[in-house]
Amino acid sequence: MAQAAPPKARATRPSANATRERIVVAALDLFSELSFDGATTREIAARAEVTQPLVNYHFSSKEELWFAAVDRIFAQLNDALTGRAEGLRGVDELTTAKLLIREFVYFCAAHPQLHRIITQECKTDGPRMDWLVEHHVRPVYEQTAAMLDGLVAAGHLPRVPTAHLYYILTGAAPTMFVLGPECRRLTGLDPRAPEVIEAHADAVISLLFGAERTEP
Amino acid sequence: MAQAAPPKARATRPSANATRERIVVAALDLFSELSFDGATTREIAARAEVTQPLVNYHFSSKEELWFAAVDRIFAQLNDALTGRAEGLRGVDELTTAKLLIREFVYFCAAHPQLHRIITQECKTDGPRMDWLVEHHVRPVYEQTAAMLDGLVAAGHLPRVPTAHLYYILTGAAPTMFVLGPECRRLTGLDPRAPEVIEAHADAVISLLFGAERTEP
DNA sequence: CAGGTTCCTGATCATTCGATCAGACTCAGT
DNA sequence: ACTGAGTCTGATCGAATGATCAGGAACCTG
Repeated sequence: MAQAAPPKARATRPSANATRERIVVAALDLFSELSFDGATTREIAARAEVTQPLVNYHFSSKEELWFAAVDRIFAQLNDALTGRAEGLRGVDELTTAKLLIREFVYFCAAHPQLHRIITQECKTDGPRMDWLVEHHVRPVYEQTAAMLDGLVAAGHLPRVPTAHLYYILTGAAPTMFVLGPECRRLTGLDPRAPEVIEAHADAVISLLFGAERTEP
Repeated sequence: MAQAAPPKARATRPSANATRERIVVAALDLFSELSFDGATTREIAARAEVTQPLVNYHFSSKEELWFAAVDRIFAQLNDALTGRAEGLRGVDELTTAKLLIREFVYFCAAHPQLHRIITQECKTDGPRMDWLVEHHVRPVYEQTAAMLDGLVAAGHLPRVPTAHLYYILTGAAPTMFVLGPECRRLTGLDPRAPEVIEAHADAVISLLFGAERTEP
């Protein structure tokens, strides 16, 4: 009665790495949008155009897939920011900071998944938060805090404790992009549009350091 | 073989409203921490100290319970802010704004559930986001935008488009409290401590309006 | 006291989830 | 041509979830 479906012809041998990558990309999107519990391995597999058991072939568990997805987005963040910082040796501190913050805003716009995942996992203590904070967030925090300390010491920022500056910056920069769909509906602005992203970078920088625009 | 457990004695007749309220409070906490999918009706019931079917007795579905929880937190927000605003008739615009923003920071600290839920639901289009934005967020946005417009027009804020100011404010104010557990571990600061909350309000206000402290 | 309503519980349903497993297909090495 | 490792799929498992249902206890009304 039950007729076996004919196996699909496969032109060439698949590349495991490419498939793994597709799964990680799909997982990052879905984890960040639907949360760890809300994203199902079936939906991740469907978006990656593979079958669900293949997810468990490449990753021993859903949690390990989540680790891989988070590793990926933080690697991209570090590429973007340390790459930018290295091109700025010798430039004065305030200019460097403004350019790095601008780059950070651009990154938040291009990769809202980063802060979506952080706000999902860092609300409650748990094994995933432990790993995320100690493995990825702390290094970012310490670098950022050092930069902010320098700016306060040089008088470029008001004398506000570093931790507050950090959470103000990491709240002000990404929120518009994290809540992209809400922003579109609420304000009519599309936070994916380049001119909106640039305006947001301008806004963050001018509120932190005093009014000043891209064109001096 | 199976022995029926003796029914628990119940001293007085329970109040349906009080039970409903306990369920809503538990649901708000768990929805905000674990997301809609991550929070189970059994866990909500356990925290409210009731049985799981009782949740479905008072609320026809999990989603309706979520609506009730969101209604509750927005009612608290409106109580806090409009109550504060009414005591400030006749006070000058800048002072009013500073006091309202301070009150907003206090509210974010006392009720991190608000922005936890917004960031969970407003990342993706869907029926819950539709309802949340049109029913609750839009009125808040329009009131806030009007205030911010006034501040820009009066020269108290840099000439930045309103939508950006809104997302900078609603990002900068609550993030430290939304990510409370992370903040404790990362910085050693406890964002539940009154002096930390006040320092954050000072920080947000001084970055928006220029350095100035509680004690002039 | 009789009948009805409100509030609540234990048992259980169908569904969906993450995970596992046997087997199939491709290809490199020999 | 044969073998074995690597990659992938359909079928299916146990566990957990949201929801339902029959029934029971407390209370009100007459």
